Amino acid sequence: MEDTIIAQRRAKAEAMREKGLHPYANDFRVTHMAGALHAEHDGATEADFEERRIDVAIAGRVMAVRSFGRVVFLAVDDRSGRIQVTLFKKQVPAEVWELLKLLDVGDLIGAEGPLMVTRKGELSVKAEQLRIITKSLRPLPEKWAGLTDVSTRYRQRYVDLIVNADVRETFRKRAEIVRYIRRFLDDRDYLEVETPMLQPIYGGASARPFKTHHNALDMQLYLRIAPELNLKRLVVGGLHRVYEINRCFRNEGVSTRHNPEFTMLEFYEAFATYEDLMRLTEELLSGLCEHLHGTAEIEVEGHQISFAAPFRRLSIYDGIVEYAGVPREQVTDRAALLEAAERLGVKKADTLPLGYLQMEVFEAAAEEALIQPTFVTDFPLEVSPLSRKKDGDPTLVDRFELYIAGRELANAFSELNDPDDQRRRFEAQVAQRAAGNEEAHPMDEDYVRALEYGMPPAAGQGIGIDRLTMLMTDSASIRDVIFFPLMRPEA
RNA sequence: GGGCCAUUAGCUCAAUUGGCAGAGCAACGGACUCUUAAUCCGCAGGUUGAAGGUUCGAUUCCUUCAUGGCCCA
Repeated sequence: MEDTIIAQRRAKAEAMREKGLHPYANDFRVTHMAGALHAEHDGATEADFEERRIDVAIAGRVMAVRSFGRVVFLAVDDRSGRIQVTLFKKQVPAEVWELLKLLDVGDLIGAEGPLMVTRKGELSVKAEQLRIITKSLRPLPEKWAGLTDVSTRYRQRYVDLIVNADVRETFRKRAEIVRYIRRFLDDRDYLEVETPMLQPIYGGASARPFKTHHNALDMQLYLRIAPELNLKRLVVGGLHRVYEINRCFRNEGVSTRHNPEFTMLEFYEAFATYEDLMRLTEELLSGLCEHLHGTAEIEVEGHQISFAAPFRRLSIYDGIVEYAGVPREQVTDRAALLEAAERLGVKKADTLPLGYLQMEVFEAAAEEALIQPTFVTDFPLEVSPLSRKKDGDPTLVDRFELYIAGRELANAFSELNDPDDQRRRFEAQVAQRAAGNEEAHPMDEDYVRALEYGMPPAAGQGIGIDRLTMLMTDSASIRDVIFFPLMRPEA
């Protein structure tokens, strides 16, 4: 029973105290990391170390104990990897040998001694001193099957990380992705900024917000659904290349690709168009994939995905023709679209304005089929209240979304910088809202005022960092790339 | 929101038609001087997710609830 095991281990901690040993000491100094020792000395022979003694002090968590009477092997994990510690009864002080009786798998230990190579050729630390630095009271999951229960893995991520090396690797890759993006944008003279997450008016995306309240000012605030409008205020202010990587919040359902809080990269560049951003995105993603995997082609959900530029371009209308089977001359025909929507199982289609209807049909028919990286372009005006109208067709905007492996990864457009047009777009959104669309934008007077000062022509893009990490680590659920995904309370 | 599935020892999983709730690992006791999931001997560990119902008898059948997964909307 678990309580029995915990009680036994507590008793061992108590036994340590009786010997004058602190079961939660913090005075051990590490000189070497497991990963570096392997990198430097794997392949060495015992004769090499007899010739040249190399003393090390390592510390980490005991993941396995293999005892042979007068020889004991410990598998010890530190942050860089695993190293074996070997103890010979004859060669350690008696009190160290006694201490092994109090040692459990899961304890954090410190070991000091020279490097050695076992008869089987494994690099080891031949311990001359061993300390239990932190006594672990709870048993780790079984060593071979490990921890697989997904609920426990997410709720007790610390255990998941201790026992599942691939989980540690996924999160290491996530950090590497963010680092790569920062370097990529910094190198192009972008400025990293931070803008408020608490906002009196939310905007920049179509979503329902979380509401909260500021006591001292007695005001309603929203957690941002996107940083977009503040970043463009900075572009107005002369920060012509800016980016932010941080959390956004959307009060929506939870699924394998949605978590209520998620991390988004948004970047804005003045004097650029959405077409420039397509090229930038191709460069960013192919470079990132090469950096992580050494190749621009990886497997995701069983598909070979190639990040080699150029990515496919597909307009919304072409997509509706190709995937929804609507004849080219009928892509703006309400009746034809409604027929397709019916066939594709879109609900409440008859209540939707034309642009929204086109998007529903496109998404229902095409989204899952877009496996290779595809820039979906030429969005309807109504669904794009912040995008610049297309020169030559004012019913469309200069916008794209990037789809990879059937998932939406990025959204970008040339920015609308005509303040009067922006005001009309907001007014149309407010009307949509009055008609029952809870995701429509509220009016933002200050944003219009900012545009009235003059925002340079610009283009901007948002990329979901969680989804990008899913893609680059072939993770099926967003919960596998977020340390602590939202869960209901334990029963 | 709807449908299906799962929940049994610390972990990973069994349990025949409704008939004494089991194994491996971990733990505990012991053997063992080179292991890599060490091996061997011994021993112990259970409110079968919760509540209720049917039954002589429920892990098993029924109802409700909780948590999670998959699919659909």
